[in-house]
Amino acid sequence: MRIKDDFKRKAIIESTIDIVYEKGFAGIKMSKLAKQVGISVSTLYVYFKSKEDLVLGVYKEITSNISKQSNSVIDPGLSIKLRLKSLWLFWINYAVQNSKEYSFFKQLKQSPYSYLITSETKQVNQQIALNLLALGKKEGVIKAIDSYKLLEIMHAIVMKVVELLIIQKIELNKKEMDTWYSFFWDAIKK
Amino acid sequence: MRIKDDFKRKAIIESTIDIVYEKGFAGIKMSKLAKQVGISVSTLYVYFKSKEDLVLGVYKEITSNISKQSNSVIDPGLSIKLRLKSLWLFWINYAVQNSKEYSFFKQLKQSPYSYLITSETKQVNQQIALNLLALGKKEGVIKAIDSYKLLEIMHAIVMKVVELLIIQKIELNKKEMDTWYSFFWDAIKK
Amino acid sequence: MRIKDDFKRKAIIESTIDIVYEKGFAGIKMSKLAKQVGISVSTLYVYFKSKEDLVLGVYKEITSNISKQSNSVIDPGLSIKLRLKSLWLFWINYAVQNSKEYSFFKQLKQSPYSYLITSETKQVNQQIALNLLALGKKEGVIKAIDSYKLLEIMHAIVMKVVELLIIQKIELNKKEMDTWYSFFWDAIKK
Amino acid sequence: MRIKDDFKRKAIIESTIDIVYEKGFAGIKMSKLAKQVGISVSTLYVYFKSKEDLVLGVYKEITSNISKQSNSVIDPGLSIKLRLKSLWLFWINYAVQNSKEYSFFKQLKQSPYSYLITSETKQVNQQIALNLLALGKKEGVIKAIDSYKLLEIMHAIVMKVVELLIIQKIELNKKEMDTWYSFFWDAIKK
DNA sequence: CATGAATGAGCGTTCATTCAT
DNA sequence: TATGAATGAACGCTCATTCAT
Repeated sequence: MRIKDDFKRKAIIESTIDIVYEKGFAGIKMSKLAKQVGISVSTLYVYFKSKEDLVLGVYKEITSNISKQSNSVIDPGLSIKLRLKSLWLFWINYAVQNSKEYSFFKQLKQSPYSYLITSETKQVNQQIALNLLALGKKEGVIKAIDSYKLLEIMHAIVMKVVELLIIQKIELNKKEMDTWYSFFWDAIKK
Repeated sequence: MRIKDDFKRKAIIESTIDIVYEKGFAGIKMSKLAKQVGISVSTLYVYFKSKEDLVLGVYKEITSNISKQSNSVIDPGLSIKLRLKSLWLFWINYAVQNSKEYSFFKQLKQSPYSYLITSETKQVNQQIALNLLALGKKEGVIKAIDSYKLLEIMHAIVMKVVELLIIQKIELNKKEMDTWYSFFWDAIKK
Repeated sequence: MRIKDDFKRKAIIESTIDIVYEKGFAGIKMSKLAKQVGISVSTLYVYFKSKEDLVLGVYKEITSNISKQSNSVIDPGLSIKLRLKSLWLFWINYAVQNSKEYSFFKQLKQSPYSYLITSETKQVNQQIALNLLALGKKEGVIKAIDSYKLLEIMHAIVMKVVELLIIQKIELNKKEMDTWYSFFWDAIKK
Repeated sequence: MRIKDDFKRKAIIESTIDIVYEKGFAGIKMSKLAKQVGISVSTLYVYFKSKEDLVLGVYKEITSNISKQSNSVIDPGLSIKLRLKSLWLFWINYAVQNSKEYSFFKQLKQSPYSYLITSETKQVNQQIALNLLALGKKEGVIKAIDSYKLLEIMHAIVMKVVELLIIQKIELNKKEMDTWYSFFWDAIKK
């Protein structure tokens, strides 16, 4: 038998991300996608059993990649504030370096497929942040507010910074970046 | 005849905004829209010659409404910083009061119709802000940066505040609102 | 506006019946059907909003035709036995004269669309028989068994006779027909 | 090897019959069937070179089983009428005992695969009946009508009795069974 | 012999838009 | 102007069958 090509799966995901970047979620057409990847539609359905499954697959692929990388950037010797800053900078950096994946993420949230983002998949991806926030609350340096709310604020401001950097191509020097972070930190610190 | 016509046109626009608010841009179906308005599909095409034309029409309607209202809120006696803040607050207030129109706007940007937002239509809508920014630059209180760039920053931060208010339902007191504004002002002031 | 052509609707129904007669229910393909009728697929969907709706529509058309005709064949002056026989003969006659419609009916019952035959639609079609059976039970000439069960036996034997007549092309003389009927009557009479 | 092979073949046939019983002919999906049997699709194609071949195989399997069993139930000492009745009762009994196989048979006749039932395969299955009928004609107790026609009548009435027994769950006592048989016998006897 | 990957051909359905009155 | 009918061009998805190992 032929061996299922993981390369092919990757190529499908890649193409999907490209399409979303260029034409948005409404631009994902199974037949076009297949053609772009160089396979038949039916083969596409061998790898993803529906369009929904495809979108979910891409989403999971991206999140798992982020998780893998972000695990290693936090130095446990630092204070909560600085560890959170490391994660913050990692996220911004990731988004800038992987702007297409970031675009996919952002658009997914407002697409008809947003319901695919279950709290379950979220949790896996954001466990590191949640852990840090929980620790901060325990240590008494962070407000005793629901961690998910804190996380959303973090996300919101990160996304804004990223938007300034990517879309508006505004360059931020270290001091300005620090200002944005302190703005977030001041919002959540006790 | 005129009155009846304009009434129908308004009804179509209204319904379109409702649909986008409830089901997103992908939810705009010409036949469903016609049914909702209580006219036939063909009549819909009398008022808007295509779906694209409809979306553009709704967009222009909303922007013209904003312009009309925002003209009257600025007290010319104030400083540039405070006049800009009036506009800033007006925008935030408008978005919160007209969350459906705001939703239409936001979703349009990520829809396949985003290309309809030309710099031309933008200009009309944002003339007041541009005038204020130009004046500020002339008076030497605002950085000598391309006004459109300054405007985008203003927009970006306004939208973030609105998101916090509407979507995340975070309440902001006067001091917090001031902080957000000063954050913007500090970014553009000389 | 163009006037919706009832002739077209009839043509669709006709073609559907033909297809089922020649290829069975699995042979109904919306695109083939449209081509056969000489309309586009989308026009087909103007008349029937789904394949299921089409099948149901054909079913109702046939039953309503039968009902219309069968109403007038029963002479109220006759005994229950003979009135039932009139209906019996009418059914057999109808099936032989309209063998394609009969085929549709028969195949529908064993197709994946059999669930469309609700007791509601049944009732309308078979009211005359049910009335006669009820009357017979009241008069004490028919067994006090659930009318639907009696009806099913009637149907079953009618269908068998029809099968002999149509499919196996066996000719039955009056005496043989009488024998079949008496077989049924003996089964249900008190 | 042989044993294993035949076991698999039987399992495929078994599953096919089950599927048809539960979901009808349209429910036969090669991939689902393979999964149900616990083999791969390609292996399924090793045993049956096409779907058509599969259906034919199942059909032949069932008919050969009937033939094998029915050979032994006829006591040659009896009259033609009673020998035919033995066969008649055997068929009814077989259908009731093997309702899934009976269901397969019945549905095959109305499926797009009905053309597979050639007079050749029929003949094998019905040789015993044909022999009895031929003998009856020779002895002058049965009408000199084409044996196949006689056989079809026999089948038709058997199936109707079976339908009453299985589908409508009507219980028939010995006397009623005898009536049905005599009905058939009277139809063909000289 | 056994397998999972790959595919072409097709199906039911939708929808923006045009036609004819 | 107003309308409902009509349609072409897709789209998501399925499935029997073949390929390559």
